[in-house]
Amino acid sequence: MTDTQSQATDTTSAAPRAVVVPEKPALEGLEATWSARWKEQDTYAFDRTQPRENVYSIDTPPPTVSGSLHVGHVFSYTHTDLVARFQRMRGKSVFYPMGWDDNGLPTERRVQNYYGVRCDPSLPYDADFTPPEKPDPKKQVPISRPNFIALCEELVQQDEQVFEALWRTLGLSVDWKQHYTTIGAKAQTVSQRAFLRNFARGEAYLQEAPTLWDVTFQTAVAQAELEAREYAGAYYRVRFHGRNHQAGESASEVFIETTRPELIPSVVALIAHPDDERYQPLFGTTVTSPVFGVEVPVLAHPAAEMDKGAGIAMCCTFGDLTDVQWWRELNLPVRTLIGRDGRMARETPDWLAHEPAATAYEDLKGKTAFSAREAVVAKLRETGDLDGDPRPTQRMTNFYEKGDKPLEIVATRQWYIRNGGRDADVRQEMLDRGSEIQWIPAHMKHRYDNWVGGLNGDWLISRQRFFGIPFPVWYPLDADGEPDYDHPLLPREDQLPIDPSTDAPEGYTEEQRGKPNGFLGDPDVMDTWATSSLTPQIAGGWESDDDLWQRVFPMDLCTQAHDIIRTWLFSRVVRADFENHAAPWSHALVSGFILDPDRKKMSKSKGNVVVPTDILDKYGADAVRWRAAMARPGLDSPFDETQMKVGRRLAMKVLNASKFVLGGVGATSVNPFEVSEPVDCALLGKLADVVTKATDAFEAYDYTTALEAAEKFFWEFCDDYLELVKERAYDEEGGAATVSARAALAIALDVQLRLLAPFLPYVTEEVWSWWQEGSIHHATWPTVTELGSAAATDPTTLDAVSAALIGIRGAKSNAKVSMRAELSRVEISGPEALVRAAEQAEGDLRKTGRITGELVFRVDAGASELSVTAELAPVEE
RNA sequence: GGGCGUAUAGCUCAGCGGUAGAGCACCUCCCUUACAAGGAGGUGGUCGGGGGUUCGAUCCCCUCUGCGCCCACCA
Repeated sequence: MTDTQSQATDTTSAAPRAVVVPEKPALEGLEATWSARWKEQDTYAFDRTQPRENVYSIDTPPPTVSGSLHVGHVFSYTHTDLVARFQRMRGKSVFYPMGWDDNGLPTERRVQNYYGVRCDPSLPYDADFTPPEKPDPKKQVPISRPNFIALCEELVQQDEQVFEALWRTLGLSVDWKQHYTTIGAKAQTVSQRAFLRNFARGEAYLQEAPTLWDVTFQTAVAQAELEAREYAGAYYRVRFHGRNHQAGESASEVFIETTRPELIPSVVALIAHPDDERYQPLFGTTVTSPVFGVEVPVLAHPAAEMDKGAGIAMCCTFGDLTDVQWWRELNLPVRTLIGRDGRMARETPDWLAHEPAATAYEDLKGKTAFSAREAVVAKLRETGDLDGDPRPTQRMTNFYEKGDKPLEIVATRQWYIRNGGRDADVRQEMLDRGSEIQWIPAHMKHRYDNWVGGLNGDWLISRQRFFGIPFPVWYPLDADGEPDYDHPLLPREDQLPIDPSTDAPEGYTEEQRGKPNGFLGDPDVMDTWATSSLTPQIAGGWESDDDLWQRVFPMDLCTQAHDIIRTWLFSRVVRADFENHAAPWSHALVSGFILDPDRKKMSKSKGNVVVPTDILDKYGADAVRWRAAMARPGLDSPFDETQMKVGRRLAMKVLNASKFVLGGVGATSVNPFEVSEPVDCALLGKLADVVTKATDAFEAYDYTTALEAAEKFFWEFCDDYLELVKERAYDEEGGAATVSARAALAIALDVQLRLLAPFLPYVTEEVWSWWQEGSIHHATWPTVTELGSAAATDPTTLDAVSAALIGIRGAKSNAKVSMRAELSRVEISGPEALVRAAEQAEGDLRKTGRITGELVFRVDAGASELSVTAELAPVEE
C-alpha cells in the first residue's frame, strides 16, 4: 500500500486537519483541475508489482477513432470505469488500458473525405506530396499506397488526441501508459505472430472460394459484418425450355421465378426438392435457358423449398448463399459473370461462346448488375419468355454493414480462421468457453450461443484494402511467374513485424519480387477484427512482456455494448481459445444502447446523435456519469436531457453539504468513539446498511443499485439528519451531544464521499482535497467495521425521528407558513416503539421545529404509524 | 420463421407472494445564514388482456397482445 492510501484510511485519528473550504464551491472547472492533477500525479497508474490475485484487469473496446463518439459510447465506457474505480478502492491494482482502433476501412474512408484523395496502389511514392488544400469529394486525387498510409497515420493521430481528451474529461481512470493502437507496431507484431501460430496449427488457412463481396469497397467481408436490409426488387417469372426427350408427355417448358434475371446467363442448373411431385419427371433431364439457350440439368436437392416461388429455383454461380451450397454439394461448374467491381465480365465467357448466347451477351458486357437486369428483361420480353409482369417485392438482402449496395458473391482467394462455422467440435469448444464466462446480465449469453450456433462458415480475415496489418506471407513464383499458394514463405517470429510489400523473404532479394522463380508478397491486409480479437494479448504483453502477462491474463472483465458480441467478443474467445487455451476473461459486462427520445437507435444518418462534448460542457462530467450509472447493464435507455440535471444537482449538493459539514459546522473528527447520542448512532447504523448494500451490489456488477443506495441515503442525510442536528452541532458550548453530532456528521460525510467516488469522481475528489490527504480514488472502499459499535444500532430510531420531523414540516406546509414559524404545541402520537424512538430526539426536534410551547409524546396503541399535530404560535402584528 | 428481452403513475425506472415505490413533470407553499441551477408539502396507478396455482399475485405457471433487439430469410 502507498502512503496516500494508509493516510486516507486512517479514519480513527482524531487529530485536527487543516480544512480549507472554498467560499462558493462550484462545479465549473473541476474537470480541468482534477484531470490535470490525475495526469500529473499518475493517479491511475497500474502497479505491476502486485501478484495476480491483487490485480483486476480490464479489456476495453478500442473505439474507432475515425468514427464519432456519441452518448452511448460515453455511457458504456463510464460503466467500465465505475467498476474500475470500485475495484481500485477495494485495494486492487487495476490494469485498465485504452486502445484506439485506427486500423481499417473507416480510417481509409475518413482520409479520403478529409484530404480529398484516394489510394491507387499502382502509383509510385511521391515524397513531396501534399494533400489538396480544398478537398473535392467528387475529384479525389489518386495517390500511392505509401502516401495514402502516411495520411492515414497523420489523421489518426489527430483523432486520437481528441478522443483522449474526451475520455480524460469524462474522468475515465485509465492508465494511459498502457495504451495501444490497432495499427501500431505492438499490434502488428502480436497480430502477425498469432496469425503465424494459427497457420502452423492449421487454424488459419488460405482458400479460393465463393466469398461475400462488397462491390463499392471491392473487398471481401465476413459473416459478422453482414447486415440484412429491406431491398426493393421484383419477381420475374421466366420460361426455361424443355428438350425433346423420350418422355414425350412431359412438360416442354418450365417456369422459374427469380429476382435476379441478370444472372440467367450464369445459370448452371435448375433445382427442386426431391419430393416435389411436380418436377419428378424433369429430374435427370436438361432444359435450356431463355435468350441464351444454354443447356442445364434439372436436379433435386432438399434445400429447395417447394412453397417458395415456383418451387423450382435457378442456380447461378453465384446469386446467393444457397447457390453456393448447391454448387458445392452438387458439384456444379462455376460460371462467374459479376466481377469484383460489380460489373458483368467484359469478355464473352466460353459457355456463352455459341449462338444465340454470344450475340445476346454482347449487350451485357461491362454493365452493372442493375443495367444488365434491364437489358436481360428486355430480351426476355422480346423472346416472350417473361411470363406476365414482374411482381414488386421487398426482400431482405445482405449488405456490408458499412456499404450501400447489396453484396455479391465472388470466388476469390482469402485467408480464413476456423471458428466453428464448419466444424462441430470447434463450435462446441467455443460454446464451452462462453459458458466459462460470467455474463452480466446473464441473458446476454443467449446472444453468444445464438451467434456461435448459427455460424455458416469460417471467419474470413483478409481484406483487399490498404490501411491494415499485412499478412506476414510471401508466395514463391515458379518458372512461369505463377505463384505457388500451397507453399507460402513465412518469416520467423523474431523478424516481426514485417510488410511483405517492402520486405523480402529470407533467401530472396528484393530484385526477385514479381520475377519468375522469385516471390510475391501477399497483397491483402487483415481485417480490423483480426487485430482487435487480440486486445488482451496486445495490451497484456503476450510474448513480449511475460511478467506483465502472468499478472493480467486471463483478464477479469471485458465490457462492450451488445451489438459487438458477435464480432469483438466472440473473436477474442476464438483467439484466446486457440492460443491460450482459456477464456480471455472471467466476466463480460454488456451495456445497452442509448436511444433517442423516440426510442430509436442513434445514428448519424438520422441526425439524432447527441454529441458528448455538448452535454459534458453543459452539465459536467459527474452529471453525465451519474446518468450513465442509472442505465443498468444490458438495458437500452432513452436519452433525456432533463435527467442530466438530476445528476448535476446531486453533484452540487455534495459540494454544498460538504461545505456545511466541514466549513459551517466545522465537523472534521471522524472518531466513531465520539458518537454517543441515540440519533447519531442510528444514523451510522443506517449508513452501515447502505455500505453493505452498495458493496454487495458493486461486487455483482450492479453499479446502479450501489448508486441508488448511496444516493437515497445522501438525500435523507441532507434533508432530515442534517436539519435535525444542525442546532446541536452548532452549539457553541459544546459538550458530549455536540461532539457526538459533529463526529457523526464527519464520519457520514467521509463514508458517503467514498461511496459516491466511483460515480462522481470530480466533486468527491474536490471535497476530499478540502480535508484529506491524497486522492479519494485511492482511499479504501468503506466498510461496516470502520463505523465502530454504532454500526450495529437499529436504524429505525432515525426513521421514527425523521417521520416526526416530516410531520412537523408537513403541518407548517399545510398551514402555508415558513419553516421558521414557531409552534406553540406539538403532539407526536403512534405506536409505542416509534414514539419512544422519536422521543430520544426531543431536543433536536424542539430546536429544528422551533417548538416554543409543549412537545407531547403520546402512545396510541391502535396506530400503525406516527402522526403529528401542531399548533402555530400566534404571530405578532 | 427461430431466439432473447420488455410491458408498473404523464415520462424514466425500482420492486417481484401479503391489499403499490422513487426521481422527473405537475399543483400548493417557503428567499430557513450549506444549497433558489434551492427547500417543504401534495395530487397522481383497477401494476398490458385473459386464464390458472395459492388463504392471498404486480410478483409464480399457461396463453394472447403490443414494443424492442439478435439471428435466419436474395427462387
